[in-house]
Amino acid sequence: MAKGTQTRERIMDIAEAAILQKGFGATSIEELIAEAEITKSGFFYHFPDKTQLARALMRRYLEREDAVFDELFGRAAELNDDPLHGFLIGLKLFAEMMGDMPEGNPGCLVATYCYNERLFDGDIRQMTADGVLSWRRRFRRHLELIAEKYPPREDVDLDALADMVSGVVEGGIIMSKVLRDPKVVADQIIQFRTYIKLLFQSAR
Amino acid sequence: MAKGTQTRERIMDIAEAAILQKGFGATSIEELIAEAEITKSGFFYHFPDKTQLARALMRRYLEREDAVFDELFGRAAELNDDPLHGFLIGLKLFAEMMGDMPEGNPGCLVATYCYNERLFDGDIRQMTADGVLSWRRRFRRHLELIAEKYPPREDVDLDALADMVSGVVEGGIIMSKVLRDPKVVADQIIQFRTYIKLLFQSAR
DNA sequence: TGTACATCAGTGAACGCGCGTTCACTGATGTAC
DNA sequence: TGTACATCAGTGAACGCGCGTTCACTGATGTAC
Repeated sequence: MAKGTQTRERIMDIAEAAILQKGFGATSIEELIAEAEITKSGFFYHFPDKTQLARALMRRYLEREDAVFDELFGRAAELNDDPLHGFLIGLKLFAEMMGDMPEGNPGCLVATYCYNERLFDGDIRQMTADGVLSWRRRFRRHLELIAEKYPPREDVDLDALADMVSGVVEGGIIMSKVLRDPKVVADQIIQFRTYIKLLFQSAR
Repeated sequence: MAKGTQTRERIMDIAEAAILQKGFGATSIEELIAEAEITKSGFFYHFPDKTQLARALMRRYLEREDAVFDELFGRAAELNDDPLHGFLIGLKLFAEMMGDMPEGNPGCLVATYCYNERLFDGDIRQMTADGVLSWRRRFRRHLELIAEKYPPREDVDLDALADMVSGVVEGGIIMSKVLRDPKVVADQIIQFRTYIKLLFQSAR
């Protein structure tokens, strides 16, 4: 990795952690460069202004999340190619991953940006919304395959059900952070998993 | 209401709305007094410093939430005194309330504070955690009554299930705000309601 | 009822610090011929 | 291989503005006697 790219990534790592703990507006360039050990002009060499940092962070975050989901549910599908059971395994792996963070989950950038909306232009807000919609499409695809094979036991809106994956995680992260207990978010995913089981599994 | 109290409440209303849109650190006293049409010293007459404003806001927010839940689930219990059906009605009323905000839900103060944690002292963080725990206890009481009468069809952790009410709402609000669609949070509550139905209703 | 004093709900001016941004510059590395 | 130039990855100093906080003050209302 080129030297410049390395510094840029380091700035972004520090910025992401800080923003998740204090919000975008309260995170100053000054503190970032102090931790990154560069000068302020060094920062402005990498980012034309603070907004561009926000943009770059969200872009990177969404790409990484996509990669994580691909990996997780890809691995699950390999373990069991039935759509329902593969999905249930994926959720279990996901819950394990979220519960296994010793420092607790650092938080979701989408959530902070949403509670900082007035600080951003339409561009960043659109990028964030597109990210959430891509999650909806991703999980809806899974759910459609499941519903085809296992008719749901209650009438259910598949978009809302797909959103519930992201929603339960966003909500769980907040509860986990507030209660300082990484287990909470994992438990929430497990609850959602039980819901999926009950919804699609035929009566015993 | 005394004149002072009135001004104080106005400052708090303006501050709460601003904080939910930009975070605590990015909300300046300057902008609050501009909108409230008082001087900066007027602000400091009501709040010794900015942290005290944060504290007062969270206290008021938690009290109001409690009142809303009391009212909502109290009304639901009057409509049907079976624990399960009363709870299901309460969730429906809750979903309707959340979906009926034409401007969209302004957000939850607990969520912003959680994503601003580094800005607050242990006192405020404790107050927030206590709030979330009181929600857990509140919904757990409902769920225990339900589980006594209707044995759950899957093994389930009642604390996690109780947390899911708050979690689904926190997550739903984020999705609603990001997607600019008040319906999303209502749908999430309805999904949770379906989960409760499936979990406690005996097989047909 | 009048007077003295206290409290309430602010005002106005000043403070020093940190913030985001700009600009002219520099030393190290890479590329063309 | 040497030389000239370009690009990369920054530095250092300065800017003006807005921020949270303090302090001495004031006019209106309330209370005691």
